Amino acid sequence: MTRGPHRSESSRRAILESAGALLLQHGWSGLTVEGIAAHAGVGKQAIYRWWPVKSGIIADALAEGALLPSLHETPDSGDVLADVTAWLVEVAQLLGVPGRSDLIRSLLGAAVENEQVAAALGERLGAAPSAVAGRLSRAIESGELPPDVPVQLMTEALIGAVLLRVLSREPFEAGDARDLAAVMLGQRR
Amino acid sequence: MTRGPHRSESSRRAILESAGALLLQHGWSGLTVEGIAAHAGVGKQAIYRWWPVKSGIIADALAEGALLPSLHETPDSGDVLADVTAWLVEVAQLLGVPGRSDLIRSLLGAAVENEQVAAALGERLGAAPSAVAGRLSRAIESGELPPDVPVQLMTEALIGAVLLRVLSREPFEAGDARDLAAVMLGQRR
DNA sequence: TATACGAGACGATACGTCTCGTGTTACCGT
DNA sequence: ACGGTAACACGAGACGTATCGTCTCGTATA
Repeated sequence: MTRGPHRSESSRRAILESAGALLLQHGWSGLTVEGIAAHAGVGKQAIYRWWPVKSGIIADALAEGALLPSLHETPDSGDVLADVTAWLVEVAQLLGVPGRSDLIRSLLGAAVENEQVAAALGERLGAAPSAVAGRLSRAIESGELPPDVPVQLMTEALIGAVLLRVLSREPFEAGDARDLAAVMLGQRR
Repeated sequence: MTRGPHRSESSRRAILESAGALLLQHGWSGLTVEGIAAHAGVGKQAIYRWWPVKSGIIADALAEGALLPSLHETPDSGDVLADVTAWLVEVAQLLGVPGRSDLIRSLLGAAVENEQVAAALGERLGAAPSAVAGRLSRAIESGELPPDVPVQLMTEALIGAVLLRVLSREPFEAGDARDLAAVMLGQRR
């Protein structure tokens, strides 16, 4: 162990939370290190010491759940179509909250610059084993889906469709969720 | 018409082309108005006069085809699966060119800030009537696909899957193209 | 004569590095 | 066991650089 004081946990949390709040307020292009430092009551060096790249702050905040609420576990009722539909409807509700769409768009901006943000965002939106990706894998194991269904591509298509809506500033509603699930899985039961 | 000189077409083109070259070189976050002006041999005011927002330059460059080559018209062989597969394979080849992936990622960064960039990007990648979206519509008209297939969502899922790969810095190969087309249309003929 | 042009000066803002003085904490000698 | 001390993170902010967006020139063109 090295001598001297160690990383301050309270500063770390204040930085992550301030970054989240300011990202929501000003968007990715309006997010400044000086702004985060001031809002968190922290010296700039305390940020640059631990995050050489600004987008790394967002990656950490995202990974710790300080930006987006967790989706529920994707249910496993034995009916993939119903389960994926339920999951997509929950995503649609998530996007229905005012400002959420803008936040996710800002996260996309950060993801463009930082691969880890992209990974954390994908994880949180559906690539996690507890989300769609996992549900689809289980459907193959149980024989509900044929084994040659490319789970990763299917997951990417689902999340990608949603993100494209976010990017184009059009709503993604519950009806879209049902249509999308049906078109991806409907003929396959 | 007002008196005096009018907008210089040569400056306009030099600005759009410089913006494209510098976007490719330095990415969206590294693109500066001063850099564009210097590269184009143009005063800054000539840029700010016509593009109050930087991302607007990218939107125009994209719409004029100065950034991405046009895809071929999606063929209409009477076999939707084959045609969509061919189109996706061409997209995969487009992404195979070195630096193309980075360019598209930069465009995504601009799209986050500017709705018109998002629209132009979607248009150029598949939402145009001459691309997949159009081919799917025609498949419904000809009875090749049932009329309740949501063309827009399907197009978004296809493009979205590709863009998610770009975002996560993973390759999108011809094999993925075939799998994706099959999973979206395979059981539906 | 009205207006766009290239050039660049200007103050403002954010960058990333650095240097303070202060406080905290593991280690080491007694 | 315990106190000293050396190493290091902390908040604050000064610093030079880069880019922003506005503005003001003098020139050129319709």
